Amino acid sequence: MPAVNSLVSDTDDAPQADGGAAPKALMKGRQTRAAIVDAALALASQIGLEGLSIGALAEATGMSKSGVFAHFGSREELQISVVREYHAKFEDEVFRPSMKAPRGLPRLHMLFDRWLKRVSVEIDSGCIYISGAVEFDDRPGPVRDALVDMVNTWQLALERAIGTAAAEGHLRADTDARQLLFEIHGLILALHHDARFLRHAGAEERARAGFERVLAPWAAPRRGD
Amino acid sequence: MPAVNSLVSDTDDAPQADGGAAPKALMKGRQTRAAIVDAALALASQIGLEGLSIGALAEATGMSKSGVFAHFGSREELQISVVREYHAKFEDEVFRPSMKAPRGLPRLHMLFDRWLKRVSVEIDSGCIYISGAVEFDDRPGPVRDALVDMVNTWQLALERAIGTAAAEGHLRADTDARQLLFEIHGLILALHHDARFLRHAGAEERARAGFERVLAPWAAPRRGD
DNA sequence: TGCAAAATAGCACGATCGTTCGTTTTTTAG
DNA sequence: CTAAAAAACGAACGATCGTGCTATTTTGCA
Repeated sequence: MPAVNSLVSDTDDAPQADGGAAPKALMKGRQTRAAIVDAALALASQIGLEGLSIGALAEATGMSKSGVFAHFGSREELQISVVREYHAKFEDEVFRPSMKAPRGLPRLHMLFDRWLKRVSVEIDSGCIYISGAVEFDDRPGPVRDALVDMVNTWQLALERAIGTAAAEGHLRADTDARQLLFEIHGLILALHHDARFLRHAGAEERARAGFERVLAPWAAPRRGD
Repeated sequence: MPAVNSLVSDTDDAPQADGGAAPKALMKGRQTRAAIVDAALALASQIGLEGLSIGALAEATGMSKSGVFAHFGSREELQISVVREYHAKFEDEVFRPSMKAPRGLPRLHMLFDRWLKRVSVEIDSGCIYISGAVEFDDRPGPVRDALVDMVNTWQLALERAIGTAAAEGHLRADTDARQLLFEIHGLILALHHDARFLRHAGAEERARAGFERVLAPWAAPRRGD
C-alpha cells in the first residue's frame, strides 16, 4: 500500500482540483466554484444540507442564481460537493495532523481531541456528518450515499487507530474496537447535542471525562492479568 | 408535590384534549385534528419537522389544504402540536411504564430499555427529539423552545432516576448524575446513528453493552470502599 | 326538522424553489 | 489584437410552499 495520507480517493470529475497553481487553463471557473462551495459549506453548517438553496447561495456570493447553478448542474451535485469539501477539511484538520502523533494511544487521543474541537468549538458551527446523518437517514439517493461513504471511511480510520493501540500494547489485546468506537462516537454525538442544541456549558469537559472512562475498561493490564 | 405522573404540564390551549369521552360538544373537530396530528407525526418521523408540509399532510389525510390548515392556524403551531404529540407518546411508552419498576437501578434499567426500543425498533421510525435537535439547533423560535423544553424535561427525569439509584445504594453515593446521563444519552444517539443512518446490524446490542459499561464505574462498592 | 355554529372545501395570492434557455460579458489561446 | 471558449447574467417556466379569503357542507342541539 502506497501511503495513508488520504481517507478516501478524492478523485473529482474534473482535472486537477487542487489549489496549487493550475498548470495552464481554466483558472477563473475553478476558483469561483471553490468560493461558492466554501459559502455553501458555511451555509449548510447552519441550516443543513437540505436547507441549502441556490437562491440564498447566489445572494451570499453576489452572483446570479443561474451563474451559481451552472457550476454544478443540479442541486444534488452541489450538496455532494459540499459533503466532499467538508470531508477534505475534516481530513486536513482532524485526521492528517493526528497521523504525526506516535502510533497507538497518543494518536487515538489526538484524533479524539481534534474531532471534539471540530464538533464543538470550531469556527463555522455544525458538523455536516452529524446533521447530514439525521437529514438523510430516510432519504435515499447519491447525497446519502456520499455521506455514508465518508462517515464509514472516518469510522474505519478510527477503528484502525484503536486496533493499532491494541497492537502496540496500549490497550488490551482483546479490545473490541467496534464497541469502543461506538461508545466514543456516542460521546461526540452527545457533545454535539448538549453544546449546540441544549447550549449546556461544560459539555466539552464531560466528553473528555467520558473518553477516559470508556477507555478505562480496555486499559492494558499493568503486569499479570 | 402532588405526584410524578406527568413529565410536564400538558396544558393545551383548548378545553379537555384527552381522548376519554368528551362531555358534550365539539367532537368531530378534535378527532380529525387528532388524526391529522397522528399523520403529521408519522410524516415528520420520516422527513423531519422541517420537511412537514401542509400540502403533503392534506394528501395523506385525504383533506384539503385549507381544511388541515384551519386546525392549527400556522405551520409552526402544527409543528409544535407534533412535538407535543411525540412527547405524549414518549411519556406513555417509555416514562410511565418504567415508574412501575422498583425505584433505583431496576427503574433506570427499564427507562433505558424502553428508550432504546423506541429509538431503534419502534413502528414509525425516527426520534423527533433527536432529529429535531439537529434541525433546530440554529433555528430560534417557538418550535425550538418547545423541543428544548421537552428534551430538558426528559433528561431531568432521567437524572432524577439516577439520583434515586444512588440514594437507594444501587450506585455509589458520589455518582455524578449529569456525567452518567451524558454518557447514556451518547449511547442512544450512537444507536440512532448506526441503526438508522449507517444501517449497521448489532447497534442495539452495542448500546446495551455500553450501558453496562458506563454504569460499572459507579457501581456501589461491595463492602469496604 | 330546523338553525346556528363549527368544520371543511375551493380558489387565489405572493414568494421561493430548481431548472432551462438565450444573451452578454469575461477569460483564455494563438 | 482577435477569435474562440468559458463564465456569468437575466428572464421565465412550472411547481410547491404557507396563508388568506369566501362558500359550502356537516355537525350538534332545540
